[in-house]
Amino acid sequence: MYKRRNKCRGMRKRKGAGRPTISDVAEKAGVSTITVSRALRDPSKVSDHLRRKINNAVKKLNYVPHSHASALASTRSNIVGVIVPSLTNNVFADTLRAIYDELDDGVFQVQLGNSRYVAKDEERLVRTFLGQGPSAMIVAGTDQTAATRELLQNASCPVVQIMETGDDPIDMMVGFSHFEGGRAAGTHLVQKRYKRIGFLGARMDPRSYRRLEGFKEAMRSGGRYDPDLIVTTTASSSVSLGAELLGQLRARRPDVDAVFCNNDDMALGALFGCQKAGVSVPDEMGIIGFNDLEMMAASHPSLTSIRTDRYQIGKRAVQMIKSVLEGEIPEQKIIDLGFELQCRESTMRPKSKAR
Amino acid sequence: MYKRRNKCRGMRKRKGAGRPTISDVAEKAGVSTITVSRALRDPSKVSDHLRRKINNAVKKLNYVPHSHASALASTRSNIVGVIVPSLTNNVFADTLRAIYDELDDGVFQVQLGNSRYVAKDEERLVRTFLGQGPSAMIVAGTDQTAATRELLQNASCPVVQIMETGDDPIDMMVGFSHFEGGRAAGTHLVQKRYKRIGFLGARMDPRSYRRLEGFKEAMRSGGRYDPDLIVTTTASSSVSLGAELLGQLRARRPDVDAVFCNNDDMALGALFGCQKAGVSVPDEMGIIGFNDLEMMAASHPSLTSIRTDRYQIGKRAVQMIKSVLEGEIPEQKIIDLGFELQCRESTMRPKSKAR
DNA sequence: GTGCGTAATGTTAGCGCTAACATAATGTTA
DNA sequence: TAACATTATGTTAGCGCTAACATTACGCAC
Repeated sequence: MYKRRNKCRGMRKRKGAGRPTISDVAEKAGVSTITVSRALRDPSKVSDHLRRKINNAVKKLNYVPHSHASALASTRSNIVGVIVPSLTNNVFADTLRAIYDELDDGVFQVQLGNSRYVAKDEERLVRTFLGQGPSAMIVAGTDQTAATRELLQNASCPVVQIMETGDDPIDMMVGFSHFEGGRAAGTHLVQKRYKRIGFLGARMDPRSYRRLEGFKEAMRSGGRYDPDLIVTTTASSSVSLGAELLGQLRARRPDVDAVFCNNDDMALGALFGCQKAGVSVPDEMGIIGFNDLEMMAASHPSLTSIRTDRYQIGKRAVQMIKSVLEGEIPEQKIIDLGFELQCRESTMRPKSKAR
Repeated sequence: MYKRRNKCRGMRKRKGAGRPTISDVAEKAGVSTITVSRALRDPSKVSDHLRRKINNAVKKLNYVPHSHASALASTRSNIVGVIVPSLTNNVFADTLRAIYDELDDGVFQVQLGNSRYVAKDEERLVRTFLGQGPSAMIVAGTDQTAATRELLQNASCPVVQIMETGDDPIDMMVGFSHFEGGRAAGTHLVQKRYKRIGFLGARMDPRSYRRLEGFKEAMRSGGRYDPDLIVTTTASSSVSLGAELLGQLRARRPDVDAVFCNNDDMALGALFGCQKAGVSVPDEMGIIGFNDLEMMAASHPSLTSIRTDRYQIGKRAVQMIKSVLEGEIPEQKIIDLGFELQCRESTMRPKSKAR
């Protein structure tokens, strides 16, 4: 009878990866392979006696289960595919951290993809990830291509769309309304009696557009809508770009007295731009950002922003997934975590100074 | 003869994942499975005629290769394991982005782990990742546990340590010397004739300690070494913490006239702290950061920093891996990408003002 | 044609693991 | 103690793919 492993060199059958397998452990422990398998996956199914022997053998051989073989045999990969549009945007970093924190329990593996804000890249990633038979998928936003939606809808695993809410989930959703966030920012500036309120937007992804729409809505109902005060670019957002766009806007419209920036980097840049130009904040210029990164409270003057709980979004997304995988039916398929206006110095204009 | 797939319901054998397999494609195209396998992996090995038929069948069935089965059969996973200590630190974000950009060619998959600056967590992750038989591993830094080093050394795949350089690589290295970076920062402040130069350090990971050592060295050779001016904490770094630590230092040592911050967030916070306290930068306080994030050039005053090329680190790491996997022998196992002092307003003290 | 090298395709047997069923060991009840 | 339930372990046959070898088709010299 032919026996595996490279020992018998005359034989020219395939060689494995060269590391101990479950049957090496089984042999050493004097049990069958399935018992080892059970001892590792669900120790309660194996007697104390054998479990000890098996654990010893595992340690002695330095055995590590081969995840691909396991995935193939069980048709369960325990991989959660996560696709985000950016790895450098702090917004996703917080959410990712939460996802990793929640999933890092020895059972699941995260498979992360970066779509770079390109829908077609997202589609390709979804296709690849589904090829691994994931236990669940997490994707950012609601603007998938039709093909991506179909792939995910037909996937036999839970799917969570994160970062925003909408009417038509693929499966589940955790996020908040960017339209309402934009509206709240605009309304705040109106309430603070700013008159000519601008919008600075870099890398206008779909969520930024929805924030802009909410902002426009606020401007209209405040009687201040002026499309000439809206500056957008497809360039990626950055602090220096915030200063630059503010400069462009002020050059064209020196009368602008407040700006809503589509994220906090831009807002910080706008603040620096004002400081360089000798424009006082909040007196001559009100500034509000979006997301409320940690630095917003620390800056001088401190910066008003719309606080979003990115960590919580990731955490809830994973919790939903886990509960579904355990056979539960989630009470709600759409979780709106909302946002919170953090009013700080950058929009605290002294009453008398309103013109 | 028994034929797979759920069609025959009387049979109670195991069911697969329920999606088309390579033999479905083979059947549809009227060829053997191995021909399909070849057509997909190396089209040049199959005649045009059959390749066309196979591609059609693939499309019609919407076939996606099952990566686990492939990995098992070929003992090649095409997975590159990457372990970083933080997902929110911009420093790693840039490097990660480069790694994803370089590896995203349809061949390799990235498997990302977050060790949270905990060596034991890193060890666990290395163990898990090696369980997937990765094609290569990328780990941050040089401070692995002995067990981690051994695991990686025995792994039959290329290993790249990134972010810093050292004498004793596990296999390969791409980074720069944090000691020299710290020394350059300290030397710069000495040259700018600051007298009582402090150090602000949050989340003192091993790399930060090496920067501190370099800084101390610069202080000693500049005749300004004063351990009382060194403030460190294990708390994670943030902009507000920068302001806070600066406040602590100034409370204890009102005579401090410059600080080297162990990263840019801290430096920005220190700047804000000065602005709040009415301390003029660079006149009464010089500030230098580390890494030179984009915001450093945009702030007001602009902030001096040590520029490091994080993107390049990731890029070179992947290039090394790819060349080794193609059988080449890299000219150098250790690549030192260096750093560059970016001198800006925050350390540009007017000559007359030096005391 | 015959012989022979090369390219194209097929057959077989696993890769390492676990589902599904089978059996042995143990406890439990009347 | 027979009858049965329960628990612990084993046997067998794949999961979907590809390495290794085997075969066939094809081209080209003589």
